[in-house]
Amino acid sequence: MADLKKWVDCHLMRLMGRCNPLVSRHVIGLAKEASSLSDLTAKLLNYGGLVSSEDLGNFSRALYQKVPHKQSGLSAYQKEEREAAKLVRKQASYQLLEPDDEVPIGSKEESPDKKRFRENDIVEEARKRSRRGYLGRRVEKMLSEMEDYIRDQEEIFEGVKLTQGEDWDLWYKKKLCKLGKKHSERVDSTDQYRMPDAYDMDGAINQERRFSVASRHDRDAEGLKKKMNPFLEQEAWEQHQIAKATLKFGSRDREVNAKDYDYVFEDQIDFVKVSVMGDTDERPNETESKTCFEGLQEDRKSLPIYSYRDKLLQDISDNQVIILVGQTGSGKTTQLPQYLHEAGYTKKGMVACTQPRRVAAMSVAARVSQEMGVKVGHEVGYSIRFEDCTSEKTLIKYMTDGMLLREFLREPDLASYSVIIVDEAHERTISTDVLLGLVKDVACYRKDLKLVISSATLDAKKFSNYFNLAPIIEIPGRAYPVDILYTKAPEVDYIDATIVTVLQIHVTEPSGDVLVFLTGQEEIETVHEILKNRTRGLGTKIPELIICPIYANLPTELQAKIFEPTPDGARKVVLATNIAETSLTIDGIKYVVDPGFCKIKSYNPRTKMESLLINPISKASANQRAGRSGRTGPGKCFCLYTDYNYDHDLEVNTVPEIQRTNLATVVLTLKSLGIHDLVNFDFMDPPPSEALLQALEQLFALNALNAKGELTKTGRRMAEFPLDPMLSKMVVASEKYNCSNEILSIAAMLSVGNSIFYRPKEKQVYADVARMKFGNEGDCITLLNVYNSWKEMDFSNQWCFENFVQIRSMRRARDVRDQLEGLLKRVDIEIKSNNNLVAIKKAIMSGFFLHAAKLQKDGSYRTLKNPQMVYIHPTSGLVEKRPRWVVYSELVLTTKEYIRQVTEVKPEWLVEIAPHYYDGPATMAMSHGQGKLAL
DNA sequence: GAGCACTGC
Repeated sequence: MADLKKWVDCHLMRLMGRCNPLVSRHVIGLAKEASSLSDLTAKLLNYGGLVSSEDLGNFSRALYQKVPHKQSGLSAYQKEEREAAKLVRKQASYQLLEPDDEVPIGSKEESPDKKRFRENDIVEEARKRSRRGYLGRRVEKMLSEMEDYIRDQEEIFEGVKLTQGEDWDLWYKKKLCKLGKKHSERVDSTDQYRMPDAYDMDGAINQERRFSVASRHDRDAEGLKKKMNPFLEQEAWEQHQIAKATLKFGSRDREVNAKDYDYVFEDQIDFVKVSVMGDTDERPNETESKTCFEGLQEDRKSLPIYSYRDKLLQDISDNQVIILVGQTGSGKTTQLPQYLHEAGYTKKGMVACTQPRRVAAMSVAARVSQEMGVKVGHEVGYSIRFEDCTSEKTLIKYMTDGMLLREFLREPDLASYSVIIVDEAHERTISTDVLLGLVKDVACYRKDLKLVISSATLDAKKFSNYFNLAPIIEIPGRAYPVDILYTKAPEVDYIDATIVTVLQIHVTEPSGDVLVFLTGQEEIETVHEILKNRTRGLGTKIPELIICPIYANLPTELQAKIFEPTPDGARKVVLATNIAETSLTIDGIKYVVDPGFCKIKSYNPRTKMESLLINPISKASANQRAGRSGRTGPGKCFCLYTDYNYDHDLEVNTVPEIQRTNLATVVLTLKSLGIHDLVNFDFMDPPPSEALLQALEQLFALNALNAKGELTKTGRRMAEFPLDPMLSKMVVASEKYNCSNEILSIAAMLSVGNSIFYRPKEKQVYADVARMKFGNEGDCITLLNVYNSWKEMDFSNQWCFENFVQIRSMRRARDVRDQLEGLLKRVDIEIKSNNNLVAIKKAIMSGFFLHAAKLQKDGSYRTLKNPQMVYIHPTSGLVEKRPRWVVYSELVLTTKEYIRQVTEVKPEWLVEIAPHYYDGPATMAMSHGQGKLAL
């Protein structure tokens, strides 16, 4: 089956250009259901409709041969469908024979083509009618149901005080009922009098309106006669489009329409509502602010967690570890530390609460200090990289999980803490995972240390098992219900489906902003462009659609746009990457469109290659995304995959990061904490042993570990730096070449990533010219030149702007550099400056000698260790120069195997710097397996 | 001549 799926994937990909992997499963399903080859071809044609029928025919023939078939013919469903079609056809044939038809159906003058065309028309019309009838009956049914409900509610809860939410719900249903009845009455009664447009509700004549209506009619008639008024033509077209949009049902019509027009509304996607998520009775109620402090105290009491206060404190005092499942809005992050403080835990040590993100740590600390009426940094503080906002007075400390990990290095028993709260543990970042292993270990011999692990519902059990069956406490949240809608069939092209869905929501759903999850910048730009084009010129008939992109690399000024309130009558569409899944919350989102994909980084320890690929999301992610629509009111989530996909194809959780990254940093940290037995370290999800082994090998080659696997002096120094081991090795080695000043800048620039240069589409040439100014001695040297020039210009913003350099990345690099400079003193390395390029390159190579590559005859490169073909990345300054020998900082798999941040080197240096790794003529790369490694 | 999801120390 897996082979078949791959085969289908491959062929579909070729046929359709871009293909959603979920589609192949559906296609196989179609093939299995098909009763004959022609049936299969028809099915595929109906489903895909995007490629030439000849290609599709060949494909279906091949597929038909591959798939084992039931010979029994039609499935029950198919039979049913066929019967239904027959019935419709029969009805249509006599219902639609209007007396004034010019040519009766089947008359001799009609050509067969025309006849088929008319028949299709009739079926179409019949469908419309039957649908109308169905809708009418459904309205009646729903109205009577709702009336029953209201009557029940009123009888049962007579005299009982309802919550605000229930009250609102009842009021809403009543209103709906009233409107619905009024509407159906109006439709039913034929003798009802409709007030002409020119009259106001009270019967008075409104001259202005009367005039405008009259003049418009006049103008219309004239315009249509002469066919020369472009405005009217447009209006007519719009009306036509809107009429089409409201009368089409199902993606079955897609093919037919796509041929006629390539405009908005050419097709619609069918969604089925399968579940409602997170309906709880409690709704946030806005408290009138009295004095600020009193108001805050009242707010605290209104949080769902408040009623669990005593139980929580009791459980924590009875158990060393508890697992806390707090839904969004339960108040766990802000309240629990305060409860613990009130219960006296802070007398024995601080209460630490870790967060995966800096902003969260900062903002929560600010909120809690406000609630406690103290200044941030006094009793309540936070500690994040580059910013330690704590003092001796601090009792409650919010911090990033990475920061607590760093503190472990200084204080392995966490003596200054009495409680550790690991918040958002379900996100499973590397830091969280390592931290969990460490605190579990510490808790064994520090019986007075309390642990609270906060997780999501889905994996609470797993956390509980990991912590020796710790009790799970669940606290309800305050989320609004979210309707989850799935498509009936997987979409071939999710980009296209996304656009159609957004427009569908815009036209048919009540007001409320839309959040769309896409995988990356490129996709966001594409969708933005298409949406813009499709809504242009629809001005008068459709409310304005404000499109806001958001992704991490977007300049901050443009990011701010998504937080601006939406003007009345308009609708905002936020096109976001994963950033909107956890990192930021946007108010007013009522609809979420979830194509079900995201980019995930993975690492192959064997090839040492990183790749960033588009993968289906996990169930946990899907729920998280859906939940984003229920923050300020009931929401809807449109999933562009089927409920079958959700149940069967999505993993429960995303593979934890620790199982898909280079572990060198983790291993170095653990080693420096004195943990030698890494294979038996109690990871919640142990990383693959191959990756562990490769990390050990790398550290050994860098001389951070000796042959017994113990930390060397170099290794201990390296562990001080919050950098990748190769970079920290480079920094430590700079001492030998007297160029620590330059190497620090390079390390800082490399560690901020590839977002230094800004290259907008329309000014690419300028950006490239600006970049050439920084030399082509190698990318590391270029980065050094950029940093130094910026520094010479007094860290000027204007300079960055003129040189197409991203100010945000530069500031970050400066912060990193400052921090590294401070750490350099700790390991007794002096800051020395040396402009000699050879010395700098040798220092660079001391870190990156593992990443050496040699030019081949065909222009590609071959890595020295586990040889493989690689190519210099086109954005590198050395891509045309093609030096014979290079070292690189990154190896990534995108469209090709690319090496990035390349530096030219001399082969003799390899032997000089890493004699244990390369011996004799450097062309001879030694095979791996240096000595014996103790694990 | 390609293309960088998101964090964190």
